[in-house]
Amino acid sequence: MTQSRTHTCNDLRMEHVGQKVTLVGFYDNMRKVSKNLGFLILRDFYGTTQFVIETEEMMEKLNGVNNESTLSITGTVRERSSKNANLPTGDIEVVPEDIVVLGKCRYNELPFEVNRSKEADEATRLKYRYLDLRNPAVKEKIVLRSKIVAELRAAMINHDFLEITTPILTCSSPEGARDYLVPSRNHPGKFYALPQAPQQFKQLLMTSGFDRYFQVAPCFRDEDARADRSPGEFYQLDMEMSFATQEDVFAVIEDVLPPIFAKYGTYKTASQAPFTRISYRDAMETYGSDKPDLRIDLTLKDVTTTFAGCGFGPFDADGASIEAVKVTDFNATRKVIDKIMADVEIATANKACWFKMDENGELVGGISKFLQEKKDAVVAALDLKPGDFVGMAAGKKLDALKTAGVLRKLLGATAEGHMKKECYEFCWIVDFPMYEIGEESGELEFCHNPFSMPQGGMDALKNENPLDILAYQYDLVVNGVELSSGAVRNHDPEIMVEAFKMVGLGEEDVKAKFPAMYNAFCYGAPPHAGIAPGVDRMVMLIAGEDSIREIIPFPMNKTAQDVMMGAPATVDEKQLRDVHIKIDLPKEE
RNA sequence: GGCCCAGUGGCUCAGUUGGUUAGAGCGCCGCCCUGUCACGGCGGAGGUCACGGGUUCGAGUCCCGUCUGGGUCGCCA
Repeated sequence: MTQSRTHTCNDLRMEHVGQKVTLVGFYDNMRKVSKNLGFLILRDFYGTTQFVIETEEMMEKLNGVNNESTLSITGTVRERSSKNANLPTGDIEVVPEDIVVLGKCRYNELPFEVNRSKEADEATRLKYRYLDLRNPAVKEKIVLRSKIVAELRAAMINHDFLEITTPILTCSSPEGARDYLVPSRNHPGKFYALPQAPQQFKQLLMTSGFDRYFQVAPCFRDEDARADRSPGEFYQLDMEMSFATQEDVFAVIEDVLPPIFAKYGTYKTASQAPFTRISYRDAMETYGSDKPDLRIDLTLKDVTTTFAGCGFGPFDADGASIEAVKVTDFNATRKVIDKIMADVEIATANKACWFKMDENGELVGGISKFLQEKKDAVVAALDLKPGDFVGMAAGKKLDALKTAGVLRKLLGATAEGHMKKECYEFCWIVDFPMYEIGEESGELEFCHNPFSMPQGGMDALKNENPLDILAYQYDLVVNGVELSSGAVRNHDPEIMVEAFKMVGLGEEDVKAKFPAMYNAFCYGAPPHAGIAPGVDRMVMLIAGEDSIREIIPFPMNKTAQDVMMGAPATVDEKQLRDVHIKIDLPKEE
């Protein structure tokens, strides 16, 4: 570079008029008005600045220079004769005296137009992510992510949490996802695993006496992607507190998250402390979901006793529960209603149905013909008024609840006036069951994390029906999205062994699965609790993006490939020998 | 692994009931244009209609299969 820059492309204003400046950046665009008049736009990280090319000599220097090349331009700042009020630098322009090409863009045709890259095919964007990121609208989200992470760090440190890094090469942790494995060179046949979460390490830190730990922790899970779930790797704001209760954890999160959501979010308001607390059971009964969207004011009602025996097949099935969602003043067209019912069926593999009360007080539409005989009971049970719409689902209790839960969300999003917009509604789902009957095994299994402390401790484990035992296990939910699970951990080896006995495992299993943690707890562990909100999810919600890839600097595609770098890739034979690996693939036909 | 959607110049898309030479906008190239800012005007280049098979006189269009990408269920405690 002949001359280092004196200003960025977002710096120059009227006060700089007359100054000689040097700017560097990317050749964004040139509007060429004649042989010796053109307006060149230079773009850097900070903004854009217009240069006016008004001599053939300067025009000559740009001959054959493609867009997106990097340039250094020295010239004099001048007031524009026609200003652009939409641009921060729109009052001025720079008259160049020298133009130096710093990095030539060899292609005059790019895989996509940088300033419109968001419209391009996603595979292409990912392959040329470095070009995609030149687009200010794309880059912006990465900048936002950085700011959010910085604020999260600052807030945690402000709450006396210490950021401590934990190993990336470790053992498989006992979460349920598939591990990424790393073969060991020094220990033939053995493998490291990348951590699914720093779960055990943070609990060991508590046992080591660190009072409050946090980390913006990379987590690795070999599971399939979703629009809101990155495959392979993601980040959590992982935290743990010693001598802490569930409420202590809640207090920290309620203090740390809402201001950041409100400050940077597309919505400018967020729940204040304390967040609504809803038991798992109530959440299912009331909202048909363990991650209810509280922006929607609709609730479920069990109307089994009223509607059973009305002659509508699904309602009369043996052991069927019937759930209803009433929507007041709902006047969607038949087409919209049908679409909602179809969407519910796609999402839940269970049919939903409906009826409404017309302005004359008659039950009409959908399944109304089955209800005429019971009309009075139906109207009373749901307190129906003219204009009310009722969406319904039936089936086994849990199926009916889940189906009605999806119905609730869709109706809330469609109906006028039943969903608060422009806000982040947080809530805690608490009192998850400790155990459940596994769907496949038919046996008692841990419902969530085996490390969670059962409510009532040893006494509950010994004396209560296992299915009635609740855990100090909680989820953080915002706008219907699960941000995190957390728990008060089971720090007592005796209670831990007892908890495992319930699912047919013994002390030896506990020792075998979590040797370090079990042993550590035997030396006197502090009660501790924690949580780990997903950073990517939070940034996505705050940024208002529907795809998690928009807020990850270098995302992988759906099948966990980095199409830019070409990962995963084959490696040299020698590398394989070093780590004692033989490839054994099925022969291709 | 199941299901759904998509694949047509560099990018975004249109393409009728199966019918002549596959179109448009943006981008690119050339010429013109002295105040543009999504500059404008004129002209031009650029296509294995994802791939393979089938039906048909004739397939971008219909059928079957494959591949690729996305969404979703499973999975992710």
